[in-house]
Order: sequence, then C-alpha cells, then structure tokens
Amino acid sequence: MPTYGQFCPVAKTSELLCERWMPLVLRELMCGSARFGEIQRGVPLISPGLLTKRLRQLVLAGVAERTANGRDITYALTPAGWELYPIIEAMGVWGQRWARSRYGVDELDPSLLMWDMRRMLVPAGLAERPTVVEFRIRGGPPRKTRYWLVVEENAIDLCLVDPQRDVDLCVEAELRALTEVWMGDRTMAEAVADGTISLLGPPGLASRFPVWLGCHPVLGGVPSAVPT
Amino acid sequence: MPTYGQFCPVAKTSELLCERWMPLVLRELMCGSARFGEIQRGVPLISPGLLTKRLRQLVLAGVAERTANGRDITYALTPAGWELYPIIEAMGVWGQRWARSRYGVDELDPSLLMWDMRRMLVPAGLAERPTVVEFRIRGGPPRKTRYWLVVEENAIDLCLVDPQRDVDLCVEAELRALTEVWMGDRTMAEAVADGTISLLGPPGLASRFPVWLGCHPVLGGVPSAVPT
DNA sequence: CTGCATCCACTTTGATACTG
DNA sequence: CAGTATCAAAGTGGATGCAG
Repeated sequence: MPTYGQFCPVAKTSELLCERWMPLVLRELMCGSARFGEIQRGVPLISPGLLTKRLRQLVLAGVAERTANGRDITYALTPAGWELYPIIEAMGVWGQRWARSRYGVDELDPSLLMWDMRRMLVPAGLAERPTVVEFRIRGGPPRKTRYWLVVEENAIDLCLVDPQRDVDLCVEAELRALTEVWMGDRTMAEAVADGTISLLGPPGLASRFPVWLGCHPVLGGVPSAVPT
Repeated sequence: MPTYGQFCPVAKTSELLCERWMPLVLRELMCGSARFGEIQRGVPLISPGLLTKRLRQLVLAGVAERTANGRDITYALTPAGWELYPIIEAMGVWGQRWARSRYGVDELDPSLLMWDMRRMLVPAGLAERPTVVEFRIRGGPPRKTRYWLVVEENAIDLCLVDPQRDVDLCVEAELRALTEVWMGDRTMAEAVADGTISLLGPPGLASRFPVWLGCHPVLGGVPSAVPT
C-alpha cells in the first residue's frame, strides 16, 4: 500500500480511503452487508482478489473486524469504521448534486438496482403478511428483465427466477425510470404519470409501494445542483 | 481515468476524488494555493506530470478553473469544487481522530510544516508592523534547520536563507514537538514547559505567538480518539 | 524559474480460472 | 461460499527535456 509521506490527517485518511473500490466496499458495509458475497453483489465489478485485499486492509487499519464462526465468515465495522460514515455520506451528497448528469447506459444495471432496493426494504419493515412483488424491466439487458422480491415477516429475498408464488404487485418499469426514481431524481408519481413505470395490483398495495421503496440510503433526498 | 460503472453517487464521487493525490491537491486549493508551484509545495512528493494530470482532471470535472493571464496561470475552485470541502474536512477529522498514532520519521518534514504554517498566518493577519520570526528546528534533516517568516503588512514570506533582518522572535523547537503542536496533538504551553520548544524574544511577542500560529486549517481542534 | 510533455521501470488492477 | 492463483493491461513514479 502506497503512502503519501505527509503528517497531514487528510493524507492519512486518503491512504486508507482513496484506493480503488474502497469507498464502495465501505458503503456496502455501512448499508448492512456483512458477508464477502453480499459485498460483492453490491460492488459486482470488483475482482474477488481485490476485494479480499481491501477487506484485509480495512481490518488492518482497525476499521473493520473479521469474525469466523466455523465456515461462516462475516465482516463488521468497528467504531473507527462507523466514523467514516460522514465521509461516505458527504461523497454521496456531492455525487447526487454534481455528478448525476445522465447515467450512462453501461451504468444502468438492473441487478445492482434490485439488490440496492432489496437492501433498503429490510429496514423499512415492509409487510405484515408475505408479499410478492414482481418486477418487469424494459430497456435493459435481455437477460435481466424479471425479478421477484419475496417479502416475509423476517426475511426478504430477491429472486432471479420465478418463485412460483402468487404475485401481489407487478411493477413494469423502464430501467432508466426506475433507476431515476430510486436515486431521487424523479418521483414515482411522475414516472407513473408518463407511463415509464406502471404499478399493477390492488390500489392499496400500489399506493404504498413508493413508500416502501423509499430511496437510496445515503441520500436523504438531496437535490441536484445541475439543471436536468 | 477508470470508472466504477455504477450509478451510485458515491461511485461517481469516488471516480474523481479517490485517485492518488487528489484529496491533497484539493486540500491545497481549499487552503488558498492557486499556482502550480504553490500546490506542489504543499504536496511535494507528487511528480509534476501527475500534478498536471490531476489539475486537468479537476478542470474537466468542473471542479476547478484554470485562468491564464499572460504567463500567469492560476487555478481556483468552482462552486462544485467548494462543495467538496465537507468531504475533505471529514477526512481531516477522521485522520486526526484515528490515524495520528505517531507520525513516522519520514513524514516529519520541516519544509512542509513551515509552508503549512505560513499559509495559516495569512488569514490570521499577524502584525501591524514588520516582524521577523526565526525558526531553528532540531531533530530533522540537517539541511532543513533554519527558516524565517517575514511578516509585513500585506505579505508574508517564508525564507530558506537568512533575510539579513533583525529577528524579533526566535522559535527553537524539536521538529516532532512543533509538528504535534501544529497538528493540535499538544499545546504550545506543554511543549514550552518540557523544553522541546523555546520562544526567545520579547514576552509580549512570545505570548502572542501561539495565537498567531493557530493550528491546522481543516482541523478545528479535533480531539484524538486513540490514547496517546 | 514555472508549467508542462515524454519516456521507461515499476506497481496495481482486471479478468478468469481454480480450490477447500 | 470465500476466497487463491495467474497473467495481461493499465496506472504511477521519477527522470529528463523544453519553451516562455
């Protein structure tokens, strides 16, 4: 690991934080991922070897802890790690205000989006009774058009294949529109109004859906500073 | 420049901010450096070519502006650039709390320290009449033992050679002690008490000196979280 | 001296395949 | 699932050169 050779605390923090992928790995840990595979799902383009290395660096820096229960290995932030939250949050805010000028086509990824949304639904405590929400996504890769969120009392699952259960609500959406709603760039109502998203199901469920969905965890509805 | 291929704003900000040296270049711009050479003095280990590249990236990202008046080229942050301040500040705070466990010998650099302090004295509006403060630094590299701050009404100069003027105050200090006081790890009074720093000059001037000196700009006296 | 551009050795990263 | 191994590609550091 390279250093900056300066006593400045900004340099010290940079040595840890400003290596490639590091903020995204931390974002995953802060958003509740604990396992290697969970982190990898949130940062799909990182190579396994590099993720291993980054996690080791975090442990070495006293920012994360690795716990092995048999073959069940989990990672968790230490207090020092949680104090990095303001930095990651500030990075999210800045990106939201200044860098969201049209997501490139390559960056619109249905799997990542669904995994992101699944994560947010957990704290939201979605349903009293089991609920199945189907997503049909247009305008994305042909292999990634259908997802199911199966919400039960204590668990929530993202399925990539039909779980063969009754669907309570079906969300038909353009990938771009769903991403923009998730990122807080547009409201669900706008997207429904112009037809880029449709909510098919009982009116009660459909109207509560946007509330469930919430939006991206580290962004508290941060407004954009650039005209859209 | 590599990207992360994610629509997450944290990823977007990382693409800009989490390249090597970038936070330090931004720190320099935020602390008032405007010229290539000034930035380089604050980040002495970056190579000129890489600094050029980083500055171009900042301009391209709309975070800095390059202004050429004849051969006088200056850089300044745009509004988008200034909004990165909370991130850099939070990085400084975290480093101050968690990463200052003993500066390595290699990181104690008298020139960098003096350049840092000179920068801080400008906003402090040091003196009514011209004042010369001499620094004699022990425990550092043999070539970097003497510095002079020449403070005049509108200008403040850091001299590496004797300016041949009457010295109003002489600061004799261990490099480590002066660095620690500057970083807010210790108070000047403590260092004076244990003899690692001596202030030689008229009592009035000597007593006002710690106030002039202030401490590191992005650190508002942030306390350490690790026992020293 | 400032503000770069270029070249080359070295390190880090990416992509893929493989293991307990 | 949680990594390890491998090798090509890309990024970085450092020296040098050069024009104004």
